[in-house]
Amino acid sequence: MPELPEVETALRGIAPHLANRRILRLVARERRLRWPVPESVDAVVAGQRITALARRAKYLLLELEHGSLILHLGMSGSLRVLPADTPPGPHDHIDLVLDNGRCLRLRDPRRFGSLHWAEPPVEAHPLLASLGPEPLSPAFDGAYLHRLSRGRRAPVKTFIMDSHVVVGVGNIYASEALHRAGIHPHRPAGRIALPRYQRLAAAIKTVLTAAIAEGGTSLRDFVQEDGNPGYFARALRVYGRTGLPCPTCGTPIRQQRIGQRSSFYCPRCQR
DNA sequence: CCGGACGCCTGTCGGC
DNA sequence: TGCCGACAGGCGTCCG
Repeated sequence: MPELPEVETALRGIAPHLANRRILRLVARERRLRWPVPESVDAVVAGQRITALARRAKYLLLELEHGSLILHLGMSGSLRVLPADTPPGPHDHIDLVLDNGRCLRLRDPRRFGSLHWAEPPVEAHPLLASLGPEPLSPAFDGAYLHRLSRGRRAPVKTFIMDSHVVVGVGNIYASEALHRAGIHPHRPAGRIALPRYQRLAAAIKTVLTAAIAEGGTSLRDFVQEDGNPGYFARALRVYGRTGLPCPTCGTPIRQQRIGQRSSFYCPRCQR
């Protein structure tokens, strides 16, 4: 489900409710997520105050007085802040019960999400240690993509979805950014020149920023912390629009599988 | 090192 | 109407 804009939306939604709150206890109704949630986490977080919330890639970081919780929403995860006595639904796996009568509740039907405990420094955690730059940071630009892609034969779409290259660009926004940059998703990454990478880096920043401003993209189960959907779906130009006219030139959008993921592009605008 | 395939899960949808 | 396969926003791991 969530790519960077959806995780950022979740962060902004929950942060005001969680900052400086104390965690009374962790309630795990289902520990078998992408990785099992160790029972030892319960005692470590109980009683700790949440000092800050942050995002790294598609991971949410809950920084506690000592150590951090790392939360990933996988394909179908979503977060709500609710009265702690709200009856849980069938896929409401984890609650963090707060000291104000509310809880942070993780719902994740497919259980591809995960929850980890990390001793400080959190950035040294194995899941975070080898990640590429944030796409909205100055370190990420066309020159960086151009330099890193030399000699790479993988399709450019696969390349920009590789979290070692740049984080947070998932299947929706990869297709959208490549359309805006006029680059065919199947083109080998190493055979794209610098000016086109400058366009691509700019397009990635633009589309992610716009999606964050709209509260993310709701296709199926993604909802914001308050239960409302994100509204970027109506701004999508190619994703999920097979056969519909390209908004730029009217040519029917094509769909093709690249790296086991559905990819959408305009055969006329994208070369 | 690189690139491609696979698996982890449940829900939904389209075709027959 | 019902069944069945394909597919869905991610990503670590394995294999060649």
